[in-house]
Amino acid sequence: MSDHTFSNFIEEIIENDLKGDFIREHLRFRFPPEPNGHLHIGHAKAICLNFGLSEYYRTPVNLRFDDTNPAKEEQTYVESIKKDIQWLGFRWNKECYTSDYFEQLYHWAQELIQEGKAYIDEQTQEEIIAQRKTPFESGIESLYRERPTQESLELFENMRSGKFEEGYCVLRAKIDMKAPNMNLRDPVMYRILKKAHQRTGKQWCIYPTYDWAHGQSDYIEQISHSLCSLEFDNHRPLYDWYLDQICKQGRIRPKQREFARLNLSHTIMSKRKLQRLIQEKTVTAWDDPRMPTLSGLRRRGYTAEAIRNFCQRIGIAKRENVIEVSLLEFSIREQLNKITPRVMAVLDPVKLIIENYPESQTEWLEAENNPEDPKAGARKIPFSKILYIEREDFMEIAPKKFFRLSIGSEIRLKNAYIIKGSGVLKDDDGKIIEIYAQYDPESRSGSGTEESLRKVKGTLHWVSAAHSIDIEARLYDQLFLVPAPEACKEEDFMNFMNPDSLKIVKGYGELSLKKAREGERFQFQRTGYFCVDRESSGERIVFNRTVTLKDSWAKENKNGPK
RNA sequence: AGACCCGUGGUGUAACGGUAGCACAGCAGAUUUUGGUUCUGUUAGUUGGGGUUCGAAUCCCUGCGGGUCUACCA
Repeated sequence: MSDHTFSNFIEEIIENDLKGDFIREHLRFRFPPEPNGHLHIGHAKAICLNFGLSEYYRTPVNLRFDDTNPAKEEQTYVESIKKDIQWLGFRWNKECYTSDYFEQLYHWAQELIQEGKAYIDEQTQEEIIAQRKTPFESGIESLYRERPTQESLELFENMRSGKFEEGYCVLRAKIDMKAPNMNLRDPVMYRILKKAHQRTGKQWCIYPTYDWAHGQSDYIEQISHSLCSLEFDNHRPLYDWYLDQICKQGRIRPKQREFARLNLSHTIMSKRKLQRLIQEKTVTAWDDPRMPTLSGLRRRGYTAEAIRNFCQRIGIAKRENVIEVSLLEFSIREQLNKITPRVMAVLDPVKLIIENYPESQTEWLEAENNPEDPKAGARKIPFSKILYIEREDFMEIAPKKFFRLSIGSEIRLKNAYIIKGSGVLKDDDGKIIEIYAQYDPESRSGSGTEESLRKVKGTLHWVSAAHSIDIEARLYDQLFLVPAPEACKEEDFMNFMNPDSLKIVKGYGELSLKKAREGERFQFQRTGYFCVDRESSGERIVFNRTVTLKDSWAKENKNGPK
């Protein structure tokens, strides 16, 4: 409990309840996804809130699938949702389904009819909508509104037994057609849907609406605090009205409270729009590493811990927000810096030939695995005459702030020798195909010689050509060019796509990478954090770039006159 | 047009009538065999106007701005 640092208005509400006659043991939370899509980082915010509260107060949290619409929901989503929550590191108390309460809900509905608080409306959907009018004027009452309760009761039974076609009638709560809040203008409680349900099969042909089901499910499960996003704010009076009808003395009455959902810059969160990215093949799948889905982030190399830290940092409040991706990136770098082994890999290779190094010699040099973690130990890496270095790490004539290789300048090859650039070989187009350098045999890293201690302009990563493995690196960048692609309502969000959200390059990795397995994470020194993708094959390991290292040189280049 | 919700640096988020703080981003410097990490410093904020008060980001009034609501979706 003591390491709990966040504090927000939700917690404050709970603390205030606890100061009254509400006891800690009665605290209970729930996470209520609809099984109609995959979880994304926005859901992670809600998950961390509810499960976090549950951990803090040592009280149960239920996972409840809100499965009231068989037309949209599927069992596969249930599995995917459970997997993602577990991956995030949370455990629910009970796995619940709104469909488990269908019978109870039905009985409560019958009671409401009996009390004259609900009625069967036989008008068409169009008529009902028209009568509700707009928020700026009063609605009109249905001509079925005052029908005898017995008639409604029978009709309701017939609805259930399948005597009517879809859309023939609905059960409506009798509240107030003049209410400024549209949700109170006799909302629909049940509609006929002749679809088999993924769990109840053909048992039902009428299904409760969200409003009629949600608060009641909370009540059945004795959820104390039902937390949802801001757009349900207008539903709260209805939530409370329904609860007023069924709540019994001595039982916990759930309390709905609303917080702002997460918006992340340079991406989108809407399930429908995410779906469109897949349909239009802008991305490959739900778990494409560019997707803000939990499966996408996982495949990209994000850790659950980093996502949880992120959710902690963004806080909980009621105002609309757009969190900059840089905060997410900070969270993952923070962790990866601590845990990933460092390796060398060259992603845009050019040959570097050490002219004065013996032709057939190979030296095995010691390399530290992780300077942030002494326990990570060291490994041996092969050094030889022909190497690969990054094309951008060389310039024939360099500006003074270029701390890399150029003709006549000295730099260090990481974990190896100090070299001095001596020449280049170009093809007919003037493109450099080989770089030549001289090494100082006395300057070997870690040898302790005076030469090895010399200060040089910079340090480059490299790979021995004869001892390297082929790798494919998938370099991901933000999906959208603008911070809030959904903000502009006139323009299709697809127009803001970043055409370079994925770049695939072929490069060379150091030998030790040969045994890298799916999901394993590395820091490619000076380049970024990478994670082995499941599409790796025997010939070529595929690495997803989780995030780049911070690169103040690239930044300066972009800003500078060039 | 109506009801409800919300306005604190660039972005988030604290401060609950008593010094406007924290994180990310930015900038500058130190350290560094990763232009990484780490460390230090720094720029930058209470939506406008009234009121109440010794004292207001906080309470009241009012303007302005943003969001939600006119599904038999959730």
